[in-house]
Amino acid sequence: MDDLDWKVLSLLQQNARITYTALARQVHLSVPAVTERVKRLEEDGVIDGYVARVNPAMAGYAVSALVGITVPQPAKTKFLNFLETISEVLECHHVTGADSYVMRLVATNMADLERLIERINLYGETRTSLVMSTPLATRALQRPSVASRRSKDAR
Amino acid sequence: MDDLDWKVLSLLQQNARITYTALARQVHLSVPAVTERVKRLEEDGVIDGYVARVNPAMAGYAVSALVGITVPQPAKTKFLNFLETISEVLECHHVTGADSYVMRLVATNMADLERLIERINLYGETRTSLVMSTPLATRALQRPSVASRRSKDAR
DNA sequence: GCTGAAACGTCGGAGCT
DNA sequence: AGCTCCGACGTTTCAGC
Repeated sequence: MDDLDWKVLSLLQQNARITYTALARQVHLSVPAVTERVKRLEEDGVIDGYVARVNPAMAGYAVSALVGITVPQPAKTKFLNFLETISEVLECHHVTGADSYVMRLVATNMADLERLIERINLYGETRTSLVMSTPLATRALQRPSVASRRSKDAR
Repeated sequence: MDDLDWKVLSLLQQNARITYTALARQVHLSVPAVTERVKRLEEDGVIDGYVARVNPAMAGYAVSALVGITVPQPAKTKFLNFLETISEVLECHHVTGADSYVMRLVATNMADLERLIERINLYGETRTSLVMSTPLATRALQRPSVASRRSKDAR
């Protein structure tokens, strides 16, 4: 992972549909060289995939919410299986603290949201926050600063 | 936004680097027809962009956290300007409830995380949850079910 | 890491169902 | 609104270096 890899990552995070030719031009490498780097980043799991970002509001989902839930340890597997079936849950993290999981979900309207939370609530106590706006939606990952890298490896 | 549009969205959410030719094959449309649909979805803002998803752990960020913060109303603008300068904050939502904002951020290690939160803490009281795992990382948005669409428009 | 050439994909426009 | 045909150009892939 050198400077060029991070430059490539930066460009692909800005626009995943950029062509290898344009990528090559911008990093001052030949097309095969940059193609090989991208393939390596994919195979190493640094690049997890390429996705189109869809605006939920424009796609008929008027409300977004963050929901925390406390799930008793034995019910966690069942809960995760349940989540798989709820397509409105877009993201779910297993976290430390009072909440077991924190989810981000969407709904077409408030009534829809209420119905969703009712069903989720069967697995544990929930805390819901409505998302009013998203000042920062998934910013690109940058190369760790030298200051923070110093702690582990100084290469 | 008909079934074909949703099929296109689904494919682009699975793999943003798919070619128009492959897309056309899979939705049983001609290349010009599918290209025009994608262009329209982009111009209408339904598609917000195409991004490469980078695995933070594979890129040198060993820890992820969710941080909620209570910011007094007059300090909010200053806080958002501050956030712009912190590249480790990947996502930030303005929410209802005790927290003003909920952020997702990454750090190379615990010491790094502590330093980050110290700086964020200058703007308000924070609550931090460590992300242990992410059972569901940004699932694709699907077409709202008929049940939930019935409430608003029945077309 | 670099050509270079063949195969493939993309983007116009024209005319048609 | 969609299709095909077309040609020109850009892009990808794979050989060989």
